[in-house]
Amino acid sequence: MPELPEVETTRLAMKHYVQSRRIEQVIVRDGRLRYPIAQDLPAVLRGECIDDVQRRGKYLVFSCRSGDLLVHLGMSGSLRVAPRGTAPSKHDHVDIELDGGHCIRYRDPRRFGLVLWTPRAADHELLRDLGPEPLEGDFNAGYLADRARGRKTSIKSFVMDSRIVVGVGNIYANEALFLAGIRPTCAAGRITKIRHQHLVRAIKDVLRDAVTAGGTTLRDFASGTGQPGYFQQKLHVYGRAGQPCLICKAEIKSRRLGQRSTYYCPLCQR
DNA sequence: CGCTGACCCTGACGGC
DNA sequence: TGCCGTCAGGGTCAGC
Repeated sequence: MPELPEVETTRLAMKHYVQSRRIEQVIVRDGRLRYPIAQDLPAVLRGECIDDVQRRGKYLVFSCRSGDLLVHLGMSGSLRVAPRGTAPSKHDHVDIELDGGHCIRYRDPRRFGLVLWTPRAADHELLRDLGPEPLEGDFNAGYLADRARGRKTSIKSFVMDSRIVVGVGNIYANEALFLAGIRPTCAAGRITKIRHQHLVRAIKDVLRDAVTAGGTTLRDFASGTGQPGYFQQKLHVYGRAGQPCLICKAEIKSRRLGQRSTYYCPLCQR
């Protein structure tokens, strides 16, 4: 489900409700996630005060007084703020009950996500080898061209690699490559410097626009308050196989690349 | 080291 | 109505 814009949308909603709140109780209904939830998580979290909610790539970090709660939403995860006492539905695996009457509810049908406590999220091995944030200045054409040198993998798989740059998932990789006019199958190492510039700009533009739109709602994404995103109305190629290109009217093609559905315009992208 | 494909899990959808 | 195959926004790992 969530790429950077959806995680950022979730972060903003969480921050509004949870900042400076104290955790009164944690209920784990099903801890069988990507890594099983630690047995002592409820005891460890009880009494902690949430100082801030940050994001690193697609990870959410709830920074507390004596450590960080690290959350990843995987493919199908979501966080909602609900009034305490609301009946949980299927796949609502964790409730974090706060003072003030709200609770953070973690839902994840496919259970590819994770919820774990760590002393300092920034030092955790899951975050240690991540690439730069796409909306920061250190993600630029010089950096990307440098990392791409000699690489034979497709440019699409390359920009979806979180060691290269974080937060760019399948939807936005497809969209950014369209905006940059680059065929997804191009070898990363054979992209010219000027095209790296176009690609960096396209990634930043598409992610910023999607954050502004509140993310993309394809099936069930909703922000922490239940609002859907609206970026799906702006998609140029993702999910549009067989339909005309919005720019040149050519038929949008699709194929599989690195196990992921890939969409492109055969005329606009070379 | 870099690349490919299998795998983790549940649910939705289309075809028959 | 039900059964079956396919696909889904993420990431890890083994094997070559």
